Amino acid sequence: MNDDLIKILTDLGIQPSAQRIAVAEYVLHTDEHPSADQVFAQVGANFPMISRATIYNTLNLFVEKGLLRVLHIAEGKVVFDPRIAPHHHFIDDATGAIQDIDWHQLQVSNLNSLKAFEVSDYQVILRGKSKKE
Amino acid sequence: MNDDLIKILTDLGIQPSAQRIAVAEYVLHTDEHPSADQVFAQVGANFPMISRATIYNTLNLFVEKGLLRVLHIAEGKVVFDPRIAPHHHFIDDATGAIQDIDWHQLQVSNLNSLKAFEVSDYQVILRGKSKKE
DNA sequence: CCTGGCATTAGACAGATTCTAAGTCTTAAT
DNA sequence: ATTAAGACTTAGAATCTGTCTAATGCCAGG
Repeated sequence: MNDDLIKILTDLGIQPSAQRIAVAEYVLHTDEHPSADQVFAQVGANFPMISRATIYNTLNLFVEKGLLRVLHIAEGKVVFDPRIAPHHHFIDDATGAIQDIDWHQLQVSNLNSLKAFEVSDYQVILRGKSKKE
Repeated sequence: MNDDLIKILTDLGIQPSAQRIAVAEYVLHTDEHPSADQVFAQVGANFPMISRATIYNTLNLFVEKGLLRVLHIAEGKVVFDPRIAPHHHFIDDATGAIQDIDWHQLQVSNLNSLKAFEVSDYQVILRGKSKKE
């Protein structure tokens, strides 16, 4: 299964070092939207000598290469999203947890009325509380 | 006209100190979405001995009392929005400038399909570039 | 095996925001 | 007016997120 990761990285032109594989392993297999610090904590648990700078370097490299997307929607920090395809986000006001909402579940209409802007990207940000299931 | 500001503040239960009036005067009369630092710079121009902490205290107080809304959509900093009524936002990717988009200009449909969430608030965030006019 | 270049590291640095401790101003009661 | 209590402001320290730097490590190609 690390072979898969190595292939993913090399296909994107990323040299697969041990640290990068460890970051990819965590980040690509989580449903959360982790911040750099969360990645540091999680990856560091299995890889104790990894440096904070490497986490940042690696995450930024992954974003640059299109493996991750960066979100500026949370309070106070940047979070990373392994889902590259467009989708919406729901933010739990109480916990700050971010959840994905499928692109096709919501429709935004009348976008072409925005004469003054060239829109390259959009999403709906919802806030509220998650119902217990 | 400061009388108006004083009334606005006192009506919200905010004691109208000179510093708070100065902040309100700037923040409520701008079309921008200023960061705390911009507020500090602008207000400080006419009120040189104001402290950064007071700016933060005052802005946070205004948010708490419902006079301002806080936006976590820009890169690296928090910005404040004097428009309390719901509306959408467009972010210019090149400059980071934020522009308001009227609530009624866009419609989001199918919100009631979100069974797992109690949505208290939502907005569309658009990115791209502003066309020159 | 060298060597060059990329990756990693620890720590310094920077910017944004909050905290702290002290001082100052208001307010309301005297 | 006086004053005490509480609210407000201040400067600077502290914290947190993120970037930069300089030194070191590691690996592939010759």
